[in-house]
Amino acid sequence: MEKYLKILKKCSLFYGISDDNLLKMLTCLGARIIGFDKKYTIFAEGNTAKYIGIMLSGTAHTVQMDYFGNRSVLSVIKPTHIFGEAFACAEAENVPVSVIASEPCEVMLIDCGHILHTCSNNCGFHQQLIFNLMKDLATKNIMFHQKIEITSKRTTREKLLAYLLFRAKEQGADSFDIPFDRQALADYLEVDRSGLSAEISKLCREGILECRKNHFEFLNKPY
Amino acid sequence: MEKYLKILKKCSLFYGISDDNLLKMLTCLGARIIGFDKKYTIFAEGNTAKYIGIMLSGTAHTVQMDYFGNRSVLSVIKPTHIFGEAFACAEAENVPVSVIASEPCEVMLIDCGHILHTCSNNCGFHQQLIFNLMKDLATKNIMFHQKIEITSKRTTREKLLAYLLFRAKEQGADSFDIPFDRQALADYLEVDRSGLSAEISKLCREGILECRKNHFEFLNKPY
DNA sequence: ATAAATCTGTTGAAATTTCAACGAAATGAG
DNA sequence: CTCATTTCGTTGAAATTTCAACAGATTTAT
Repeated sequence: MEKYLKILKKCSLFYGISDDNLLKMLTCLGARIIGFDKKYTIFAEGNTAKYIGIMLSGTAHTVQMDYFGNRSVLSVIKPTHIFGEAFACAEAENVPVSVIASEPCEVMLIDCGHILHTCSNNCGFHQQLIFNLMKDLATKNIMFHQKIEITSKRTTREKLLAYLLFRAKEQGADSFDIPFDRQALADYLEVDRSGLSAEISKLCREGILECRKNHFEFLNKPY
Repeated sequence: MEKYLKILKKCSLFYGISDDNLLKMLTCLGARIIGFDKKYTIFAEGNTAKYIGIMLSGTAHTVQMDYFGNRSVLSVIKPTHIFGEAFACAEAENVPVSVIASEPCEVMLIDCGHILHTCSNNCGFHQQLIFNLMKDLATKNIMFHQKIEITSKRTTREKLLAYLLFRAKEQGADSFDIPFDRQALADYLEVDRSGLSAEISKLCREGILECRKNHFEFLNKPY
């Protein structure tokens, strides 16, 4: 566990908790660590929500599939991020999304029941954990507002620009990377991949953007 | 305040709190009640998040506007519902949405700081309130998943059917009402209003649906 | 290093959405 | 009750997206 202390300390779930208390608490919470290869399913749609995941290394995506196999990407999960907490906290019967490793991952799993309900040792940090969970859920809520702001645009071009402008702002630079390949970006923006590729080329030809794989640069920011 | 006790007791924020404690707590939290006429703005986009709202009577919509005035409806707020809590809990500087009364409303406002930080009277219910807020935020998160599941469909017809099927399931009947007029439904589904009207007519002609204003009935459920 | 598999950009045709405009119906105000 | 306003359904044309197919590039596995 010590190996991951640095990552765990940055995890919002453990805000306000000292190092040695953190380690004790992890034992008390029955935390486990599991590794996943690329493309493996970390949480599967349809299961009961029980565990909160903490990403220790690697990246994963939250995805939703409909009847016809259309894929929608909801969010990106990077080291220090929590996932599955909304379903676990709401004690949902049926999780409507899957979490899929987009690179090899190491994940810490914690049974959410141990966080929400007092543990036998009464280790006294539940209140802080619950407060931290509340903050995290509020932040996730705002993230969804952002995603909806992006995908509510009506054209591929507008969605793409809205997305890229958010990422540029987030990274504080006109030159930045995105955590998606083309298909995943299309699934996040909820548009057709080939149409998305065409739009990227067009923006490059117009001198607004420069793009090499997952790296983008604004030459002329619109708006 | 007593007048609203019946509604407040059903509000998830006050779960697990007895009637007389509830009334005392409202005083301690500095709760205020304000009325709004139809179309009035309850919370305005761009302001700092400070208050949690509780709807006491009437209905409101959460809406987002982009540069060009395109409107997107995020959610419906009915009596007993909480709103604004995500921004207040995350202590957001700039709320990206407005809350607009879609009928005359009465709203209770509570300064969120009084919930998150211990009050001078130390009235001892903060832990319960924070737990309740966490549950509420987890539920809202799931609501957004649902909205995204609906709006990620690529055609007006699929979005409309997905939405109506959710509402039918929610109300446990093939005959049900929706809380939107045509324009608001279009803004929720993120489609063109006239195209939506056309699609509704088509579904009716095909014998799948029956519709009178905001009332819908499935005659033949697809899928 | 080589072969296989995956990812990406292009294309053109078909399907769908958006947009603007209009009249009819419903609602609200005085 | 009447007039003004808003909502709603319809239309046709223009713009955009989706779909399918393909070849070149890149990545992965052996």
